Amino acid sequence: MLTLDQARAFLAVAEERHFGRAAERLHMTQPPLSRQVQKLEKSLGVTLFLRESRGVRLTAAGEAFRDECRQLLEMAERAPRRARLIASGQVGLVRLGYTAASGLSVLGPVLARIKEAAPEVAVELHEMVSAQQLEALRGGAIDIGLARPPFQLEDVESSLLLTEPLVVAVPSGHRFARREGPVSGRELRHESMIMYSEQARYFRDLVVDLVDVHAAQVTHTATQILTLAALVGAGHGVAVLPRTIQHLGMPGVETVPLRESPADVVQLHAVWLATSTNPALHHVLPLLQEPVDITSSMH
Amino acid sequence: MLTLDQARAFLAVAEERHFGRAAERLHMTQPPLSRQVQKLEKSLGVTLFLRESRGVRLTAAGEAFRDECRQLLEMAERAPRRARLIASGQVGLVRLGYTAASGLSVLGPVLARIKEAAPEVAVELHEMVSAQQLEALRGGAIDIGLARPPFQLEDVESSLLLTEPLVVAVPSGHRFARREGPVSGRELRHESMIMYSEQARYFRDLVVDLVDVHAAQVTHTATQILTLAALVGAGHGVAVLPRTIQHLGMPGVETVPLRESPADVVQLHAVWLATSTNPALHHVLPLLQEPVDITSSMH
DNA sequence: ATAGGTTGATACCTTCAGCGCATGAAAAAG
DNA sequence: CTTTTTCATGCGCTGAAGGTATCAACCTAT
Repeated sequence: MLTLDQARAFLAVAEERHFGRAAERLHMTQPPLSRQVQKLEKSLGVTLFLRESRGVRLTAAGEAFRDECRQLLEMAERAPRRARLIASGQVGLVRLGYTAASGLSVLGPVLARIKEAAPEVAVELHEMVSAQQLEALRGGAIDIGLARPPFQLEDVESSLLLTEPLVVAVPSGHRFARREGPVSGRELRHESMIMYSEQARYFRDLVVDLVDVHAAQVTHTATQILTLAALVGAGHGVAVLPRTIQHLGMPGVETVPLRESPADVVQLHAVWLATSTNPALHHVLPLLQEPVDITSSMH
Repeated sequence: MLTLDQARAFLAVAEERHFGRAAERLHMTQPPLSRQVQKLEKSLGVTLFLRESRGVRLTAAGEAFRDECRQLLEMAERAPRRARLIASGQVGLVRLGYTAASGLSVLGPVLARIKEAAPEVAVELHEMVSAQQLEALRGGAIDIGLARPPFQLEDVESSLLLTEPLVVAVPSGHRFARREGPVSGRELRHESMIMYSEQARYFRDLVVDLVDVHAAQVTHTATQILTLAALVGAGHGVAVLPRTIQHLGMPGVETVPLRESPADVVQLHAVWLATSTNPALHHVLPLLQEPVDITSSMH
């Protein structure tokens, strides 16, 4: 049976064409080296060297075997190196869940940080809403989520990536847009409002807190922020949206500050399982401990 | 330092996900297997398995290492197999020298035999005249030659592949072609003759023996049989050529038997060095011990 | 709760593969 | 013909790796 030591012994002799020099290179003496090579030849049933008075020459089989041994030893060096790299997290894969809205804000900067600090870590992207992300984390389908609170799952840790206020999005030319200063929640009472559906629990609850929604005339509901913005752009009404949509460049939409909105009502966190064994995840996590400044990275 | 035994031990545990079963598969007991894996993990500096109560699971690094080990072990099996195949001559390379004329006769059937009986032996073709072939054999540049006698080189062995008579090649419509029966050497006395040059020693000597060349009117000389045939086809005269050129289909050339020519004056041999260490050569040689019948293999 | 079963880890002993030293054998060089 | 070079062989020793017995941790089932 071939061993790597035999391959190394053979290769040294093949390259030095001399048992004595090969033994020196292998930090051993010549007799056991000769025996190793003999044993190898016997186990192969093949003569690898032609012993001559001034050294040795390779047979045809020996030359082919030398090439194979080079590859073999190269791979024998690569395997541990690769294992170490993966264990350290420098090489690997993180599967990242993100909401459609976070795709417009923090996703780009987050990916940029990873690309910069961990270029050998591949990132697999999965768009899903916050609740799905938590489910996927628990099921081991993703390693990190970019999601909104609450996170009441066992072992989940999180880090705040982005806070922003809510703003009022109106169609171009709307009277709010021509006005100076913020709009108050009460003023929305007589507007056609596009509202979040039940699935978008997080935003719906925020808006209900700030605006007297019951008094307003709710003409449409939608789940995705993008959808609401598009409906505003099409002139179907006004909506209360996170300020991020300013960076979206949606045609026909203008934004006005909402007086009652604190600057940090809307939150986006990175979430992960503290119990994850993915080394690449732990290598990437320090990159997500600092909030993202999206104004600098967008147009 | 990684060893193949460690790789095999690791792979067995990785595939069985159980030390006991893996040990069984490796025909050993569980304790030394556990130690081998521990030692491997220590030398890598990487935890490969998560030990759990119902067996073990692979870490991310373990999974990558498993894939590397599979490749490594596959290669460790391939290397000896390949060495044995090459030593047996079933796989390899023979460099074959052939004369331009033999390319028209025995080369095709010879290659066909090799392809049939030794499909994994690659044949490298080198066109050269007989003297060059012997030189190339001696210098180790080719393994086999398809050449004409004499072979007075040390250690050269040969095998007769083809014998053929000389014939008279004449331009289409020549009076010899319209006649029935063979032409005699004496009848060439008054013809324009295209003759072999000094470099084509073998054919020149044969023809001088059979024909009164001095009495004939030698209009051209050439070295290659093909060239002589082309000159005949162009109407520049007649020539004495090996019968092989019948198979050539050279336009404007017809052949007539030469009365004085024995059926076997022209010989073509396979030649090789008995001292060659090329296993593929010795594997192929038995295929060249039988003469070639070129009439059956050509149109 | 506790006993029994499963699974990997540890302790201890034994064997033999592989090393170094000394030396032999064969061929080339001077 | 002696000396040198180079690979092969004999011998004793060490340590790596295997086996047996046993432990420790955990799960399961009564």
